[in-house]
Amino acid sequence: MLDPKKLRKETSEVALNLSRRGFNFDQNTWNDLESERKELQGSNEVQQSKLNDISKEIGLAVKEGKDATQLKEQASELTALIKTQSKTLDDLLEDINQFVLSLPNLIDEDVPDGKNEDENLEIISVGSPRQFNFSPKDHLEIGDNRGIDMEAGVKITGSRFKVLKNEIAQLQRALLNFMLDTHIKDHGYEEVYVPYIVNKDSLIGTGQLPKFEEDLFKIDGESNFYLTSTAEVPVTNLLRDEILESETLPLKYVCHTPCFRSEAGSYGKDTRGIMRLHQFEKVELVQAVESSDSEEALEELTGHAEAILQKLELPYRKVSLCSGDIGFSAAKTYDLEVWVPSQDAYREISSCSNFRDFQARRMKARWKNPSNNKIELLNTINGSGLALSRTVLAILENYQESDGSVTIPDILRNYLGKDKILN
RNA sequence: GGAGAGAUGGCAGAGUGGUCGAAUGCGCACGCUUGGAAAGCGUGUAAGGUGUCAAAGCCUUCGAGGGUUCGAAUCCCUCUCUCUCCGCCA
Repeated sequence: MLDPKKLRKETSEVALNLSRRGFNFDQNTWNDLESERKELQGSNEVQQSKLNDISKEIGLAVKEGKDATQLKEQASELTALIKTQSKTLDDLLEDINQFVLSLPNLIDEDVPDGKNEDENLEIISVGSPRQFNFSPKDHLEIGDNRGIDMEAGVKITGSRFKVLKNEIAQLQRALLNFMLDTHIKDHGYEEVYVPYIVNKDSLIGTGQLPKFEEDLFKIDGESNFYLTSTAEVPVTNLLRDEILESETLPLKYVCHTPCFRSEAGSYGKDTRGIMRLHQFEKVELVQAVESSDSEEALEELTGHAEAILQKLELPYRKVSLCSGDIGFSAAKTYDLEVWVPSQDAYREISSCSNFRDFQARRMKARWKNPSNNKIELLNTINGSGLALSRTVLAILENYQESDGSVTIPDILRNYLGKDKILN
């Protein structure tokens, strides 16, 4: 959520910033809503104050045994007036709330301008795509009948679900442990285990609701339960309605969860294999820091995700998402894209964002600044470290051999207990 | 799933219709005291909104929503959550 004070005082600057995303901020609607709110709220508070005074007088009069009939009549009238006024005001406040909740975050100065993903800015590319002396297969050709069973997924549930078996299931588990261990031991994160079903308040807190309900799986019969689309939701909401002491910062959580996405609107996209599914595994990194530290924290956290790719010796590149491609809640985002030989392209495997105080304001995640004893909003940063299912895919494809086997990256060999699979 | 009890500030815990945003204790901050510390003493200490250079002031909030009343932490209704017992269960 954007700062309502900023929306009031710097309306045109906000509109200009949002327009970089291609978002049209309706200044007239906002100004109308606001001026009406101001007037109603002001007069309502005056009436309320009057009523409070009269009520006190009545209390005193009754205590002293005086007649308070006239005062009571006066108060009754006032109460009725306030009641109707409050109803109007409440409706208005709800409208304003919905309006503000539907505004995306402001983007940082250094976010490159651009319309869509084609205009994302490459920051660095690390490692170079392997030159195969045979024609490389895609991950499904490698894993089909040997551990990746798409048909079983369809039978059990439906399209865009998979079953992993044997060495490929083990590979995923080894990767999971490797990622968690690295973030805990090398990068100083605290592991958390959280519910995979989240409520509406949590989803509003991180920004998935109210605007993106169609991306989520909603649980039938439960009025406000949804399957989590990313660990970002349950983990960041640990901070909802909290006021943290400064000693606890920076707060660094790592969490593995399955992620459930309806993939509405992605029909026909990445339909083959395990690239884009309704359920996939992800290790998520979440940080909460004071506002002056969040830019640095994003760099650090992105580095932690990159470290996984580097240790796995997978070629990747880091891009800064352009203004037209950046997500609703983010002020700045780096995507990490791993090389996928079968597609001859880099594909997203991690997305790391600085949300500044956008999520924190929605969920009232605050900390107490000891330097001025003021309560301030936290800044939240999160990123995948990494998407597990796509990492499995990347390893299968990048490490495949001409005989159909797959070499295991050095760092994973102890975790898996093998240096080669599918041989 | 059945029966009962409960939800108050950072924590504990009073408060059953009026000056209660809320006693008291703990914690925390500052000051006094001390060679220094502890103890002791004193003062302060909820959040959000509005307002302001800053403040004062004003409004809202005692799990959430609704109702009764001039007035609700307190009475009534609905919901959520927690605890205890029973049942079931990994």
